This record gives sequence, C-alpha cells and structure tokens, in this order.
Amino acid sequence: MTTYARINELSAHAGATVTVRGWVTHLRSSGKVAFIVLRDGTGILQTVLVKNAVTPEAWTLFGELTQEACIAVTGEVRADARAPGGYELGIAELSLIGASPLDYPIQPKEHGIDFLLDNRHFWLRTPRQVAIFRIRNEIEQAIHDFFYERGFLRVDTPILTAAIGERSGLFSTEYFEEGNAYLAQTGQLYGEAAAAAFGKIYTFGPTFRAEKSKTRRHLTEFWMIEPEVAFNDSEDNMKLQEDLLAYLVQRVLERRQAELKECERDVTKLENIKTPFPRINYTDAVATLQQKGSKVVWGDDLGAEDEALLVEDYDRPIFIMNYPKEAKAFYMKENPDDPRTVLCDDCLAPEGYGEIIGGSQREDDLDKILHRLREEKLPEDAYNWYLDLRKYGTFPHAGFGLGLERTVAWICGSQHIRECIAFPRMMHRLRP
RNA sequence: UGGGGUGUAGCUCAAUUGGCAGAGCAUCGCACUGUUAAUGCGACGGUUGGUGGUUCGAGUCCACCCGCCCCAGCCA
Repeated sequence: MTTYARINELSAHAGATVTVRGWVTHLRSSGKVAFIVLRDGTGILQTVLVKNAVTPEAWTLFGELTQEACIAVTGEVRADARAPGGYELGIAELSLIGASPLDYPIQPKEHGIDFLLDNRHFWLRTPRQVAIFRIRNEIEQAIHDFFYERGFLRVDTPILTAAIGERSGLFSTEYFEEGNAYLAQTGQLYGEAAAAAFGKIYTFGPTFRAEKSKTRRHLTEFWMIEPEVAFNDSEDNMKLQEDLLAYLVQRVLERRQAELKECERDVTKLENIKTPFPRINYTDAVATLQQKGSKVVWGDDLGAEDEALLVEDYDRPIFIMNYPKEAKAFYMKENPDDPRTVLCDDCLAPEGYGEIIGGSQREDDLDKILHRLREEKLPEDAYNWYLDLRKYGTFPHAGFGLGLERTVAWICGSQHIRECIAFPRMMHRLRP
C-alpha cells in the first residue's frame, strides 16, 4: 500500500518508505549518482538516485527529466546532514506525472521585475514567493483572530456600488437599467451603517482605485481591512490600530521565522514594534519639518518626503493626527479643539514603508457633514442613506483602513508591493 | 500626468573615440558514485525595441514613436 507524504511531514516518516509528489527544481548528476531536488509547496526535498539501485527504466527517466516536471518518487526517508532540511529520500521508484518542456522561463537566478511579472504564474513557485504568501496568509488569519477575540463582527460589503467613496478614480461597468456601477474603493460607508447595527465590525475585501499611480506602493486592486466601532473616539481608534499592528507583527515573529529568514528580513527591526506608538499632531509635525528644512507650510498635505523625515527618528510606526480639513475627506469629524482640523490619523510604518493606515473619527453631526458634502460638491442624493445614519440615532464612531499588501511588504521587508499579492493589478498589467 | 533612467542571445549583462556582435547562466552533447545555483570539455543561440536621419561605416550620434524601471502627485 502506498503511503503518500508531504515534504514538511517527512521527519515523522524517518526510516519508512513513502511516496512524495512534486515538481523538479534542480537536477544534478555525477555519472552514476543523481540528485533530484523536489518542491511540493510544503518544502524542498533532496532525493537521491543511485544507478545500480533502480531499474534501467527509472535511470532512463531521470535522463529525460526537466525543470518543473511533475514527478512521484518512492523510497526510504533518512536523516542526512548533507541534505537541506536534514532529511533526504533514497529513490527506489520514479515516475512521471506531468512533463515540462525545455523552455521553462524561470531560472534559479536573478531576473528583472517585468520579466517576473510576465511570468507571475511561474514566479509564484519560487522559494521567496512561497515565503511571502505564507506570511501574508499568517497576517490574514491573525487579523481575523484579532477581531474575533475582541467580539467584532465581520461584514462583507458590496464590490459593485453606486458612485460613493473616495474622490480618486473609479472603475465603471454597465449595470442593467441603473446606468453605471462602480467597483468599490472602500467599504467604509457600509461599515458605518453596520456599526450602528452590530457595534463593532470590520470588513476584509478587495478595493479598486483607477489611479494612474506608478510607484512601488500602489496597486489598482488591493485588499483592505476596515474596522468601524460605535462609541470609539479618535484616541480609541489609534489604540485599536497600534494593538492590531503589534499583534500582527508578534504573530509573524512567533510562527513564521523560517519565512522571514527566506525573505532575508532583519527581524530585530520587527522586534521593536511595541505599543504605544508615538502620536504627533499635524501642527507639531509641520513645525518639526520646518526645523528640518522642509518647505511645507501649515495647510499643505504632507508629501512622501515629509513623511520620511518624520519617520526617520523612530523605530516603530507613528501616528500623524488631526490634519487640516481641506486635506482630508468630508466624513471626518471636526476637531473641537481646533476646528481648522479634523480628528484623523495616518499611521506611517518605519523603514520608509510609508502610510499603511488611514483612520478617523467620523462626523456624526448631520448639519456639519451636509456642509462638508456641499463644500466638496458631492452629489447629495447619492449619500441619502449615509446621511440617514446621522438622522436616525447618530452616534460617535471611528474606524480606519489598513492596506494589506503594504502591511505584508513592510513585515516581509519587500521592496515591491506587487510581489505581496498573487496576481497584481496595475495600470499596465492585467495579466496573467 | 511631470522629472530621471533604461532597452543588445531564452535570462542577467559587457562592447574604449563611431570601426569584425561578446561573456556568464539556461539549453543540447560527452565525462564523472555525494552533489548543494555541482564541476570539466564542446556545441547551439542575434532584425542590438521600432521608424527615419547623419556617416565610407551606427549597438554607439540625432529626431520621433513604443516598452519597462525609479521618483513625484493621488492614496492604503
């Protein structure tokens, strides 16, 4: 009877004969001894083929193998210090599941980013990418655990929407008799409605921005986590943000050391991530920046260069809070201590990763939010249901949006957000 | 959309002042009983992104176009 095993389970089969199925990553031969390195998604396994220990058919088949051929090998699992992972498999039987032609494009060498993205369906098979996606998965699971443990309800908000949300570019599509529908840029407004129903909620879903951004920090399709909490104020909101980020970093440090190593991440930088995170008022930030030689003046939004100047003094994420209202969205609550500003925060990751969270306490005063809506010249009737939330039992509440790929890039130490999502969507990239 | 850079073999890159189109890797062949991106020897591999121009001669200089990368803006 055949015993199938995954590579990461082999230590439990030491001394036993098992069958492992996977894809060939390296082939080496020294005449009468040959090595096939296999990958099965759970790990890497060196297998050893000795010419006079296998059938002539198996030896011939070895000669015909190519990179990424899918094969099954059967043999004894044995501990061996010379094998990566500590265990190797001595092949008794070898069979081909799926052949792979000679022109497989990805080599265990350096490649350019454009070539790799053209071959994303294959690039995913490489060790660094596998590590990044195990870390991404760990982060996603930790996000669900964090909110579940704290009594939050996950709400799935619509992806097809009428034109509401952020001001930046929208993707549109025909929608029956209703005219155009737009792909959601945020679930926040729906999240606010849900918060009035369920108290504490979060959304976890894809969002779409038709921005012509060509930077290593932007995608047209990305995943966002948006908590919304009834009766939280801006300070509660930042507390939730820092608790979440510290939880995510700690979780990856606890469970994904091997993957962090594969990514060559400097984990001492992650070990610094402890709450509380510094909170800097926008107004104080402007003064600091001016001291540092920036030309920013009060009222300007902070550019990437300014953000970098602020972050460089810290070893953990920081909050920049209470921006001028002109720089921010209409739904943010006016700051009672300085009505020129709103109760909001941007959370900037250290090491130059930039903004990973934008959050705010929401305006709960119907007259004030109507005023802001008109100032921004937004279509009032499209927001009728949203305004109803201020009309029928308005309540203080706050929330934020966490960019998943930016968070993954920061924790993995990746220079490219586009390797932090399986199939990235950008202005000039729709396939594979 | 603006600024900067870049485009040469399947991949990563060289090519001096404008003067014969090169290397490593991959692939193929041969050798090798413990390799770790094996090694050694040999072979195959090119419309130098495109169009036009200058020149005896253009990968190299000029104009336009195209692709890509980085930065900025927008944001997560």
